[in-house]
Amino acid sequence: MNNTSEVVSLKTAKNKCKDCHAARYCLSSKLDDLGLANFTNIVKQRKPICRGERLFQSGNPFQSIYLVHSGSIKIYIESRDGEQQITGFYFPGDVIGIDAFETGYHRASAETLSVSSFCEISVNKFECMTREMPFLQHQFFCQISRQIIQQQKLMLLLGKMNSKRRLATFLIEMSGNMHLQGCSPNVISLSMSRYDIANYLGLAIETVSRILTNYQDTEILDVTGRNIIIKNKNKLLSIANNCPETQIVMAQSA
Amino acid sequence: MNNTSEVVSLKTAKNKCKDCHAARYCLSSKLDDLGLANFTNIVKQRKPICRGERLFQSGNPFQSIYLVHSGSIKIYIESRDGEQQITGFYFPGDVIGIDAFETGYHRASAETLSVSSFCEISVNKFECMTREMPFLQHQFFCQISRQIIQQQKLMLLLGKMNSKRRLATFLIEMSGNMHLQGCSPNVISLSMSRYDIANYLGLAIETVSRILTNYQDTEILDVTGRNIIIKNKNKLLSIANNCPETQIVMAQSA
DNA sequence: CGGTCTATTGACTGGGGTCAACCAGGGTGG
DNA sequence: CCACCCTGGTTGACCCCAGTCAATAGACCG
Repeated sequence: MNNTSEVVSLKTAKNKCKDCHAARYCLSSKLDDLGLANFTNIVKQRKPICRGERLFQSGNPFQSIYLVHSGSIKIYIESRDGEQQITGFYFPGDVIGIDAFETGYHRASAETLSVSSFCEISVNKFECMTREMPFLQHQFFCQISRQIIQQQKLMLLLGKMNSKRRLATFLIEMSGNMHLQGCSPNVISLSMSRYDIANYLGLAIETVSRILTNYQDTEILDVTGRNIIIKNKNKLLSIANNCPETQIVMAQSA
Repeated sequence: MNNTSEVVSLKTAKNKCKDCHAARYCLSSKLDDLGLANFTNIVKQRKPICRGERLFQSGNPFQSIYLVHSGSIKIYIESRDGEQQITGFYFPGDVIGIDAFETGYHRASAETLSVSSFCEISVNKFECMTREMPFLQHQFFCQISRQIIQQQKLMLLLGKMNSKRRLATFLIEMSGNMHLQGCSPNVISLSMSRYDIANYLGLAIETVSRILTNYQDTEILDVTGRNIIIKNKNKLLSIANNCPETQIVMAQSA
């Protein structure tokens, strides 16, 4: 690499990551100044991409992993006969693309739900970087374990819960998500369609629609298209947790 | 550490990993002699443990990751109200326990299906070791991506497939597994109960039983308790892949 | 022998999928 | 401006797949 250009990029780039609005969720969040400078130097920031575009898709060669910088994105896999299952929704701070290490090509596909931007890190550089920076490696392992647990929770939902409970669980999860993003946990602004929700939860879209109106009728929610207000969180929690009829006040899902 | 004892353990331990029957599936499979010696030195080999014992369970502090050395084990998570979902079966060479990095305690539980033994690596040493040995790190990342894809496939199964297809898919997977272990892919010796199969596939055990007899009646399988012989693999594949009635000869699931 | 655990088989039922009609919002174009 | 279509969402009617409940059988063991 050229030395002078590196110094320049280091200066500007460093500012980029330091000033980033997603810094506190990012893999780089606990790096010291030098580490962050290195990190910033290796990360390529991509332009925003439109809603409905694919960041990568099944079969693409594995070149980079991506950090969600803004927006939201769904990951899904397809069966041989073309049926697809959304396996997760990802938001700022999440790492995506790590399904491809073993085979060298992606098995899942990633499609944006809204205008989104991503930071791209080449696989090779990423592997080197994690070796050199213990903190970064640890953060990455944490991120992975989080995703594995998240997926396992979805399996529990798909394998064992009835439709009302699935939707309640989903809404509680989204509520937590809004809270993390710094918004009120009781005002959910969904970035995904009914179709995506139904697909994710293993339901028909009619069922999702019916249950939402039911929750509306029973004063649990206020539904206006993709904007949902939680009016009775205890009730929602008791459905999600399958508690007996008495509404139990309890801490939100860990 | 004591120097002399280290040399001794290095010699004996090195032999242990080199002679291990699971060496070619192991994380250590591509290490050079020095690397393998280091690896062997850090790995603690545990005594065999009985069927039905828990290697770790939800809530346990995260101390080690484990490599399956022999036998088989199920991983499951539990909901607040005690319902559980098996999220995977693991066999020699697989790494388990990586769900706990983020929180520092296990969220899932692991229970053996047969007499099994495991190699234990303390988390701290593991994190150091992967930094020092690029090959090992890469193998670990591969293992992770494999598990993520495996889990995503299960979500697809749980979210989109009917019961017959679920069971066919499971049997094809188990067949591939037997093949990997060096046995005939058409002779499956299940280490898990009907209850575990049903739980894993999100079905009732009666349904599993019924479908197995159906496959027996239609000459697809020969079922004798936990021993299953695949008599018509094409048919089984065509059910698993949801092909139109004509049996399509195709390569096994990638 | 009885007790327990695992598995099989039958009868019945209900949750949620499917099909179809309908509605609302937002382009687009004449 | 209205007419048109298209996409996304809601609602109703109907039915089937798989869950539930129950009875039974085999395997294993003290």
